[in-house]
Amino acid sequence: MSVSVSSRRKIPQAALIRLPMYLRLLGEVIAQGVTHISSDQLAELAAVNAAKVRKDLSYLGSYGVRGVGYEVAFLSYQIQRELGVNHEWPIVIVGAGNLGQALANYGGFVERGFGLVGVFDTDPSKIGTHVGGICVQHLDELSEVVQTRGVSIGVLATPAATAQEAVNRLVRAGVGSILNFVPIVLSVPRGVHISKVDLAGELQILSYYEQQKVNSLSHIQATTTSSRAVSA
Amino acid sequence: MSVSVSSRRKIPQAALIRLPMYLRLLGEVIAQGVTHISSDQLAELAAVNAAKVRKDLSYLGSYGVRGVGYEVAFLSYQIQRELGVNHEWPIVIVGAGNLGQALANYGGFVERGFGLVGVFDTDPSKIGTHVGGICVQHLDELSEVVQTRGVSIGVLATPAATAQEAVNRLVRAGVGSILNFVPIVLSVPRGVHISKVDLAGELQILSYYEQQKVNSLSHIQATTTSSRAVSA
DNA sequence: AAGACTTTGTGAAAACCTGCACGAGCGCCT
DNA sequence: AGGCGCTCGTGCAGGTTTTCACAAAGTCTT
Repeated sequence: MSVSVSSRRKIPQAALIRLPMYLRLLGEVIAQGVTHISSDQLAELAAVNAAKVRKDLSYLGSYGVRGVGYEVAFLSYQIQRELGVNHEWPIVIVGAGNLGQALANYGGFVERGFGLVGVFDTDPSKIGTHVGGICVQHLDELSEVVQTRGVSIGVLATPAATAQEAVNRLVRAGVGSILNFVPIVLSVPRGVHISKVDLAGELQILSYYEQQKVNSLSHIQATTTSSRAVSA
Repeated sequence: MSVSVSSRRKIPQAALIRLPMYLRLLGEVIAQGVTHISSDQLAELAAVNAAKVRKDLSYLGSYGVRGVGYEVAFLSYQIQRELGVNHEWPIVIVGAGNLGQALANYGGFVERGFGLVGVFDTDPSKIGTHVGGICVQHLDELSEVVQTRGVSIGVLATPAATAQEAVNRLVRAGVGSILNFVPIVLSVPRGVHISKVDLAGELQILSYYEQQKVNSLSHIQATTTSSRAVSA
């Protein structure tokens, strides 16, 4: 019924998250000259279950060959196409503070096809300075850059107080997806995607696990030193 | 049976991830002078379902009052205690490149009780420089700093090629949890927790959503211009 | 003090995700 | 050509997460 090649099947969130990892691993094995790989081998590299790998890849289509495995270059291309990373995506960064500057200088983005075409701030002392090879512009210029360069992905790294306003501007300018480094809950219209990275939050989760270790140790000590203690 | 106050119940992963968000929101409403909050109100702030909020909080204990809601300061403290963030955690950063430096300068960590006590690298040109108020030391010094300062959480921001070796050193030094910014799959012994942040991967996921939008548009065009097309 | 109102905590249903197990298809060897 | 061995794709069972719905338990008003 449908003409479009991809996009007929929607990939489950959980599987989608793993595709970038598979893609990177495939790139590595390609560099090693490997031409074919089995789900078992890929699963080992990704440290996940082999059935999960097969199921994840099956959402893209039946690109494996029974008895053989997957043709690495072909599979890599299919994942790229599904993710839409077989072409460049221009991105902008809003907020030229510590984090914004670092992200601008971070080579990992451009390396994966996300070329930085603008860095924006409202602080006059930042505007005109260069970060990541880009001249910091005033936020008022955002809309024009987004439209002329066809930007649909933005990175948010402002202070918390101005983040929502910055998002509003991004959305109004036409950005459809936002990578948010600001630890607040943003509100966006339907259809705009937000991916959140909460750096301190990640540490707090790790803190929980470490605290659990401490608690279980003191628990052992408590029970051995005073086993008559009454529970709450 | 048990003496230890917390740690009896293990919090499901999905709920754990949301606790830092609740904690931050509670801090904000405390600052506004609010003393009590209902699950409905907190749910609205967090942009999640109210039942989810209640269930998440119920893993900590029954700290709400029916008909009233939760006492904000008390709830905040209970979350802090459960996460283990009611006291300081010293952290180290391994890798003083772009990302490592930015993370060292990032105020969000220390603001939430994660004090930076060491930055390490192997590049002689980096050693001795100061980032985030800390003098960069050689990786060989890692073990001593970890042990004398009682560090159990490490942040990994090295180049991919040296990341596994750096992790091995962190683990050997006694670090029990690692926040990994390096886009490779690390192998660690049982009991060591890894939390992964893949910046480029996040963008690739957003790219997928944007690509879907593009596909669905071109799909409409394709079906309207040539509805006789045969499906594959 | 009783009834009306509010909000929690949780059982149960629904949705989603993972992992096993195995049929089906493919290449290779004889 | 036929059988054997390998590996994919997937049905199904088990597990986790989300959401609904409501009894229980509190406050507030009269």
